[in-house]
Amino acid sequence: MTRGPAKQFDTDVALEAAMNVFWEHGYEASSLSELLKKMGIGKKSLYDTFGNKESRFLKALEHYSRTTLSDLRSRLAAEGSPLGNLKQLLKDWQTMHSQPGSCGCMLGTNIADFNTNDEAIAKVLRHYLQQVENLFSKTLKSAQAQGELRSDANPRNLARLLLCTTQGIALLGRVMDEDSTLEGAMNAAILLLDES
Amino acid sequence: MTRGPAKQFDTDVALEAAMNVFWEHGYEASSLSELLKKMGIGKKSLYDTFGNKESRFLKALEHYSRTTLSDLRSRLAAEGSPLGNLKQLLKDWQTMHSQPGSCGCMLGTNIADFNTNDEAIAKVLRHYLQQVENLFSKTLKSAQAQGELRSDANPRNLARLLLCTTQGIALLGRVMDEDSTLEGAMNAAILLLDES
DNA sequence: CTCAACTTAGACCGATTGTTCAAAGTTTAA
DNA sequence: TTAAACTTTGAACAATCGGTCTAAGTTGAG
Repeated sequence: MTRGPAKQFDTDVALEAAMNVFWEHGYEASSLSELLKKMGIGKKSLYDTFGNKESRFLKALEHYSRTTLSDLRSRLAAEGSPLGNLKQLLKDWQTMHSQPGSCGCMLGTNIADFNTNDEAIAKVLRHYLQQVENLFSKTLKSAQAQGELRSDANPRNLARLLLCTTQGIALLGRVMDEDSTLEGAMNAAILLLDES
Repeated sequence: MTRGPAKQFDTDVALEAAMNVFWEHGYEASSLSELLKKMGIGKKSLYDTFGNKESRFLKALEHYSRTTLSDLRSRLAAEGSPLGNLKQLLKDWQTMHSQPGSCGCMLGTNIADFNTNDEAIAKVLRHYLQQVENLFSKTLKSAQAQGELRSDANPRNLARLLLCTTQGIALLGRVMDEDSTLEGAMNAAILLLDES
């Protein structure tokens, strides 16, 4: 079928490496040279397989979002209390982004980094944020149906608050050195869920 | 005293222009050429007056933080209900960052944009974030003392939650096109304050 | 008036950016 | 074996980056 030698690198491994670079530094600051070093492939291979910088970035962003969202989905769909699952997820999120060397959420970092009038990237970012909001909202509605949340609570708005808060926490984790700020914020958020 | 001709530009006006560039694009993406264009001065003047890029950025960041914090301070210290002042401030913050063309908070944008191991910039960012947290906390304590907040509420952690949430809102405002997400999030946050 | 102190505009620097392309090597179907 | 289809390496590209420096112009104290 196909002629010629097989690729000397694993496409998925290379994409994962590219994702990590864009995750750590954001779009603008991710230079070609660092990408090549971390991906361990040649210039031509990079352009043939992943296209130009924007195309590369979009592939990496898609990979990040796909894996992150699928992880979120499975954790929130786990058996037992929906609210309990959500609270554990939020706690783990805060712990993760409190660790030294944490570089935030790839979505949030690149919201700040990308050129605001690049509508192609904006669309993708919006799409994935929306999905997170929907996941939170759905979970909160389940919790409400099971009586874990007051009947007068507003799951949609609570989900929106959680979206903004988790993004803020991931962002601040990039620069904070002690985690008391993030921990306190998350405690207040979880207390809010307990009282809603 | 001083000999030679006076500067042909106003230092404060130029600094304001520089601040706007760093605010809109972040550190990395703020190029020398755009700075020169927006500031309306020559290269030599820029380097003589504001130093190299990091120095320029720190001056701009300081200017932003100083004016923003002083505005926050005066609004929260206004007569009347501390909680009322805070709620109005939060509402205005959301409205501001929901507007099309909003480019977020200069602090948050540059938390995502700066080189994470540049400790000099990290220190400054931490410092100003801490001041915002303290302002929120102090206001909430006043509210609690006046009976506007339950006695078992935790002002420090609520302040931390508000810090993360406001940063998240400003960040998402850079990419969201309809403001229902930000508005919903802020409504939930304000409801939380009302019930705490 | 003179000249030191200051300003300005803009040429110039090496390094790096993202990207393309030519040349050489490798594999497999025919 | 041969040749087409694929790979890889790395040279070369124009553009731009942040930063320096020279040369000319302007001002005001002495």
